[in-house]
Amino acid sequence: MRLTTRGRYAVTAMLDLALQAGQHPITLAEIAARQSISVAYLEQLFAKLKRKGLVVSVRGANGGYHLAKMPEHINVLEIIESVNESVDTTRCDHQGNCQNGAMCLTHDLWDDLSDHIAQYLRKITLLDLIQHDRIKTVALRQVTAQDIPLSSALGIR
Amino acid sequence: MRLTTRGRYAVTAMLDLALQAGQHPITLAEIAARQSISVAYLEQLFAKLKRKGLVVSVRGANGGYHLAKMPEHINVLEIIESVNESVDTTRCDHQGNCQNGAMCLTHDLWDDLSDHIAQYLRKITLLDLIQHDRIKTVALRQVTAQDIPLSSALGIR
DNA sequence: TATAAACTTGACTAAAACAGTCGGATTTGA
DNA sequence: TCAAATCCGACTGTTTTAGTCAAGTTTATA
Repeated sequence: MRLTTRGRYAVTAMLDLALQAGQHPITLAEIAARQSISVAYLEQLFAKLKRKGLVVSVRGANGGYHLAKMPEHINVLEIIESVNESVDTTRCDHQGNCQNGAMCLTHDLWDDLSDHIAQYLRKITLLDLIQHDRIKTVALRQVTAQDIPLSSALGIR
Repeated sequence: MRLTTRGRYAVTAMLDLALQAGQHPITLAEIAARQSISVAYLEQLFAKLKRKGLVVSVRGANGGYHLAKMPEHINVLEIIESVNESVDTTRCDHQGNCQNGAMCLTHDLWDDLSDHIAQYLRKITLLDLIQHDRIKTVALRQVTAQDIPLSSALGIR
C-alpha cells in the first residue's frame, strides 16, 4: 500500500468524472483544466484506470471518458490500487525468511495494518464523496457548470 | 505517513530491545545479529530514536541502548514517525491552493485516512506486541535465551 | 474526404526517497 | 592503554515518483 500524490490525483480525477457525468464523454483536457493536472499525466493514469475496468473510453473526435460503473459501485481503494498497482510487498513474504519470532511479529503487524487501511478505503465510494462534499464542490465549480442551476444542486427548490 | 522497511526495522529493533530488557544495556551488534540488520544501518535508526527520546544510550565499553520508557508507554506510531520524520505533506496544505471543491475534498479524504492510521498505530504499544507474540518469539529465540526456561515463557507450570 | 479532436502507446527524464555503506571520531570500562 | 561501543557526516547505487515528449490510431463532422 502506497499513498502518494498519484493516488490522490486518480481519486480527484475520478471524482471529477463522477461530478460531470452526463450524456457526452468527458475529455481529459477538461479534467486537466479543472483539476490542474497535465493532460499527459492524466493519460497515463487513465490508461491504468481503463485497464482495471473503472472507466470506459470513447475514441475519436468528441470522445472522452465515462465511469464504467455507478458511483456507488466504485470505491476509493480500487482507484488507488489501480494506479499504484503493486500492493504492499512485505519483506518476509508470508513465511520463509523470517529470521525469528520478532521478525515475524512485525510482519503480522504490518499485514494487519494493511488490512485495516484497505477495509477503511473500500467502504468509501465515489457516491459518498459526492454527497459529502456536494455543496462546496458545486459552489466553487467553474463557469462551465452553468448548465446545472445552483439552486437544484444545493437541494433548494 | 510513510510505511516502508525503515519503519519495520525500527519497530523490530525496538521490540528486540524490549524483549531483551534487563540490567545491562543492549548493543547494536546483538540486535544486528538477532534481527539480521547491519550495525551501520541500526546506528542511523537509533540516532533518530534517541533524538526523539525513545531510547537512551550508554557510551563506551559495555555500552549500548535501553528503552527510555516502559514498553507500555511506547507505541508503534511514535517509533515509525521517529525514523520517517516528515509526516505526510498534503499538496494542498490545509487551505490556499485548492483549485476547487473537488481538490479540497480529496485533501480531506487523505487527511481523514492519515488520522485513522495514526489512531490505529498509536493504540499498539510495545507491551502489546510482546504479549501477543511471546510464545512464538521465545520458542524461536536463539541460543542466548537459555536464561529463560521455555516452560515459564510458555506459561506452563 | 479532409481534418481536427481525442484517445493510445512507449520511451524518456529529473528529482526525490530508500536502503544502505564507509571512515573516522569520541567515550569509557577494565 | 586499549578494546568496545556509540556517535557523526558524507557518500552511493537503486527504485519510485512525477511527470514530459513524440508519434501514432480512431472517428465525428464539416
